[in-house]
Amino acid sequence: MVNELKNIENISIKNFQEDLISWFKAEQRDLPWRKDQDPYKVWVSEIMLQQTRVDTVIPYFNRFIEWFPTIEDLANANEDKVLKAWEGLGYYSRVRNLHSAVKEVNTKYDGKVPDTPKEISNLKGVGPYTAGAILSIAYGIPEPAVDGNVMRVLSRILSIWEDIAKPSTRKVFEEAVRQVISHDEPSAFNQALMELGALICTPTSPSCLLCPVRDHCQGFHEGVETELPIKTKKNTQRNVELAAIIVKDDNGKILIHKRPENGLLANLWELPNVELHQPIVMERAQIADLFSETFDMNIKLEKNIGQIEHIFSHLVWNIRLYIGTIGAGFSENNEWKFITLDEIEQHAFPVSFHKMLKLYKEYI
DNA sequence: CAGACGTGGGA
DNA sequence: TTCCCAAGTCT
Repeated sequence: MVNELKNIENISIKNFQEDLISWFKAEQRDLPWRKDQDPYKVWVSEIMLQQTRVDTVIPYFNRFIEWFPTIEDLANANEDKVLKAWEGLGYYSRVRNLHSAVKEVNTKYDGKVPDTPKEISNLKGVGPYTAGAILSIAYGIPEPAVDGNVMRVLSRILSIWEDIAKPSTRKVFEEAVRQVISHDEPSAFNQALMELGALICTPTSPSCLLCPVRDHCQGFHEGVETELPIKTKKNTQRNVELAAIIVKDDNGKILIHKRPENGLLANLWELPNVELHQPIVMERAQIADLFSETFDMNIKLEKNIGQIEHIFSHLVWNIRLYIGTIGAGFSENNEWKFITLDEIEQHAFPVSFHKMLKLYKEYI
């Protein structure tokens, strides 16, 4: 046994499983993805829930299943519509990977989500957590599904002082789960661990007095439950200055641009924009030149109508918004087109776009 | 491994 | 206001 897990000897695994699972059966939340164990729906929910709160996911999940009820429906859908279903959820590569993997399942596995660790882990966007979650929840296979909740809960119960911010730490917790998971009810067990983390064993001020497994908790026993888990923090945010432009054609349509297929906000649409490299303070004419050089178009800025800030996990965008015009000779293509305000509904945009659109609507 | 990759909410 | 997230994965 790994040394970090020596405290497993201190708990009665059978009693721990029973206390945890019976609590889960009595207290679990009524969530839309718990209505059945359709592997596809479990899959969709697990992807949506990555780094995203349950309350945020619920309406997205319901609409997504409404739009794409089955593997086949999603496999045959256009990417623009799929991205639109994800608009506002963030981490957009999740849904592009899901779309790609669902297509693979539809053809290679005849529309049935595979049920082996090897096959399911090879699907795009399915890492160790999601693989374990689908295998246990949809198929009842006793595989670990170690997320942030599980690491927090088990670090307290087993008094594990490894830094959960380190990628290599996950395997310590996977080994812990393998040793304590219920083989009779792996689905309930894994979900119970996460549910406990969400409802009772919360990051700050856990409700130990309400905890169904307090008697098994080494951390509580030692009075160190609020010191765990150990998690080193790292947050370096870069500031990026941008200028974006609203260009209208003769019919009042606005010009939009499709972002590259890789990287930040991949394949989403945006307002034409350029980065203003600091510390140079740029005049309107200079910015216009920058636009013209960057996009090989003749752009003029007429008026600044404000600016917005948009915060990502790893950088901050400060965007000045301009009204402007484009010279003759411009023609639409796959990346550039004019759309009406109504047609915004048919394209997926990042939240920063909607912030700027609001500014524009206040201006006109 | 470290950094990229979104967003809205709570303390 | 500022920080830290919340059911991670990819490169």
